[in-house]
Amino acid sequence: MARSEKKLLHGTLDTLILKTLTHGPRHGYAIGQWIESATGEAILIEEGSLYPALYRLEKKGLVESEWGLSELERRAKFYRLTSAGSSALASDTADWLRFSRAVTAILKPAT
Amino acid sequence: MARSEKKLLHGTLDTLILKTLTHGPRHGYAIGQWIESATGEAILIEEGSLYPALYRLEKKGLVESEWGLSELERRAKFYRLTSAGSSALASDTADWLRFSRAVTAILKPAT
DNA sequence: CTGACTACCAAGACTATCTAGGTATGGAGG
DNA sequence: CCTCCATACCTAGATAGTCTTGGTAGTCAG
Repeated sequence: MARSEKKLLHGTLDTLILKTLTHGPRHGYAIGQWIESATGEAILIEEGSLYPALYRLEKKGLVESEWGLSELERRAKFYRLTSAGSSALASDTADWLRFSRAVTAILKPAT
Repeated sequence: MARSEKKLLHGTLDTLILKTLTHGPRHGYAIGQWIESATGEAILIEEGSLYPALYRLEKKGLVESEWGLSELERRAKFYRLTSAGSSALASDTADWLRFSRAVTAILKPAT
């Protein structure tokens, strides 16, 4: 991820992961790839952030995992959203929108 | 600040402070008040975050400080933006807009 | 005289991210 | 064959920014 934006990710990675899983179960590596590509590489996910985030989410019961095989026939752990995860996503998304609107309004006042 | 949003502030507080100072020099306490009121209390700044952030900014040379008297005649340290601070603000603002647009696009896809 | 507000400061905890390493498999190119 | 790169996972420790909690001090209202 671009140097200057590393801190900004704080608190949003979990939400982005949950959102990714609304498109269906995915394995960890694919989640990272999806977020990077969906943001046009504006947000890059380090593996050292991604996997701990997944454990965190699983521990909180927001996702569930299961070993399987990737498209390329490699072992991979697939994650899917739980209903608690859906609720958390809805709430986190509302928080983000409120927060980002507030910050943007200050940084870029009505022109 | 609302519990759920605490982490989101990560990395944006410095930028918000710099932005506040573009409206003229202000003392620390007033900076916090201004941000809270400007966001309609959507963002609340804890003093334990605010003052360390100001030291950080001063140490980096992005703001300069000077003791003076507040509107209520109390001793207060006034901060003003340096030219390095202005540059940093411009760059941080661009980073924020890019980042927030990317996140919002994912969380709230084109409807 | 107590509480609330202004205005500052500091120590330590917390926690999410990053850095930098590692394992293992499989395909492509030399 | 052998090396490189991509896939796919994992972990320990460093870093850094925020929070919690506590404090100082003066002023004003009730």
